[in-house]
Amino acid sequence: MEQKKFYITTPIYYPSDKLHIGHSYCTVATDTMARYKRLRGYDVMFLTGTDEHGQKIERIAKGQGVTPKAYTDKVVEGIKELWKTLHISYDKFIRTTDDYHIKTVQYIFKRLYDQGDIYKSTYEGWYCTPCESFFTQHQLVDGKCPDCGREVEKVKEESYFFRLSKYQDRIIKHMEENPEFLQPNTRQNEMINNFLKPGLEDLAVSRTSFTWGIPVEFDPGHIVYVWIDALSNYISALGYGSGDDSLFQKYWPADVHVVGKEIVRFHSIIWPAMLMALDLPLPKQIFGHGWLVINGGKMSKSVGNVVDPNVLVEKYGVDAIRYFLLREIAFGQDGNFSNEALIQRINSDLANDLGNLVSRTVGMIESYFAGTLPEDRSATEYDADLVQTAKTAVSKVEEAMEKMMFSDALTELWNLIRRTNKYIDETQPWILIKEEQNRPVLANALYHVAESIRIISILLQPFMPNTPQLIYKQLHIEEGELTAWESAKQWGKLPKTLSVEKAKAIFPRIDIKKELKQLEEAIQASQANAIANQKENKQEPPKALEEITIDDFCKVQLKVGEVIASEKVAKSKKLLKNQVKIGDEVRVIFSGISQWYTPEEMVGKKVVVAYNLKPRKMMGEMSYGMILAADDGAERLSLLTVDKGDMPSGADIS
RNA sequence: CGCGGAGUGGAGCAGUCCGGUAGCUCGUCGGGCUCAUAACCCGAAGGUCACAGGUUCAAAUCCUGUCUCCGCAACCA
Repeated sequence: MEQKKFYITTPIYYPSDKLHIGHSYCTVATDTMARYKRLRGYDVMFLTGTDEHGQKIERIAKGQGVTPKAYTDKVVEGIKELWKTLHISYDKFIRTTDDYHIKTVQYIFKRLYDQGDIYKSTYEGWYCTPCESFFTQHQLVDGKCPDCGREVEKVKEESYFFRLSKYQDRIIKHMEENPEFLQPNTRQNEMINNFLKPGLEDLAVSRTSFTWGIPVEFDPGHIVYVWIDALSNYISALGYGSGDDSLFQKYWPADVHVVGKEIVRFHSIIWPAMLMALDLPLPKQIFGHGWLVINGGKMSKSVGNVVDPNVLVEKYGVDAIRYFLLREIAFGQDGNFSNEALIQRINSDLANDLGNLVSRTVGMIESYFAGTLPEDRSATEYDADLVQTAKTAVSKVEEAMEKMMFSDALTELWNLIRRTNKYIDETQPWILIKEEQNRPVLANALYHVAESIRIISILLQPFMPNTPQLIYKQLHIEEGELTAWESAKQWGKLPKTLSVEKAKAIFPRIDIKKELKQLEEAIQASQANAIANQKENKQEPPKALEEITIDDFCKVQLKVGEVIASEKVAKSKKLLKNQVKIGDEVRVIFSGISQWYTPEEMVGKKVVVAYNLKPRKMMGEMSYGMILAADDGAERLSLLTVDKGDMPSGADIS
């Protein structure tokens, strides 16, 4: 019989920066699933990689004075290093700059064009010459530039379009008929209500505004835009459209694309439409996982709360980090990441429950039987329950893994660990050792514990790449028959005269207070480092350093204004709508400061206003001018006011 | 009325699709044990399941409405 195959992928990551713990989370989960399937006897193809084209990369590289390829080469090196650190067992790493990928993308593009699914048209829009910006019809305000309110000019940009709209109904039908297709289920409702039901528009799939990308073969001015370039990696990696597509024949369709919830839309709508157009089967499942949030907020570079996985791995080891990510957070939902929770988990689950179990067991076999169990046995009344719990645990873990519910799988596994600890207390080996005639009972009890630990280790294998081996070594288990997944279902595989050898603690307990402090410092150092690097790398045009003359400065007309009324703008997190009296005039000025100032506080304040600033539309209304404030970048903001409060509003500032 | 998610003992979550007197981990308190990484085992306290209506013999779970928080979008000159 042919071996069952399993094709699983991560997204291809955009190497505009170092990857953070969120990317690691996604990849670790995918890796765990891949390892699990391999253990279950599947022929697994596990794909990951990088999406390297586009304007952003082009710009960053330019800023650093290197070619885009040279830039991504360097970042990719770091990513591969990180995957190595996390023991990611990918079978293939695809880069969208790889030759074969480029050829496949060009092939797909040409084919879709030839069959009429891609057509050349114009991207109609509106251009505001002074602002140098494009706008869609939708963005215009009263038919005028949303930025400056001036007349806009209709322009046409040539672009290739994919007939996405054609596939809309088929996609809805597919989702409705295959509830497993998009997981978790709430995502499906979101997609159907938000995008599919309102109707899809054809998708612009080429650009002429940048050059770092895959050229459209038959029209060199055009670059294939991200959709086709990135999404097709899942089949180009298998040789689709190349001379040798044997891997494609073997593994496609994918069993699951693991993706973050922010890209579910592309994977559940655009990608299926592309595949339909190519007349290929759809992936069996898209799984949209949640995000790691930090103190309730999204992890983001600008807030500076990005967690570097390297720091954590260095401190606690890969297995602990992998365990934490998969245990703490229900896959598919958002979950909190905090140092405290991490250390908590390590101490209670890994050190206390698991590590200590191994340690006490091996310790007892060593001191009671000089490291080797004798043959004579005598059962206890507690045996049956332990054996039963172990059996149940295996099937419960399997059940959870099939649904990619990693957290549930680990919970089941830890039930067995706790049950085993309890078994030790029930049988009380330290009492048994006191009477010579109890030796067969004692040997039986310790054997049961050891056998349970063997099963636990097997079940741990998908999650932890190192720990099972450390345990096998202490129990003198050779990897092979005794460590095969199926053998976890058979009680009593360990040799009767088991011998052991104590080693150092597999998960040392952590002093939580001391550690939190150190960790805080380490992470801050790493973030500071990252920010410093970013700054170095940026080398933006020296805008701030450019000298201006007094004449330039005088172009800005600053005046004192008194806030006479202020209110929050509904639906906006940041905006306050202020009525500002400037001399005899009262102006409406919006200001993005509601996180720092309440409307009540604002009233009566004498603020500094940029008076002759071009009026601008904000949240549907015009704002005439700007209130000046000092801003440290993220944390704090302070309005500029006049030192002597009795300065009249309308006073000039120079 | 832009879209979506969430509100369950001190903390973090499960349970909600397929109604049937609320479950897990951590923490707290009490006890046991001493082989072990101040660990392990047992027990207890603690929840009107955001709020208000409705359906039902019965609602955390279904329906309607309200409030709060988060994300997307928008926006922050």
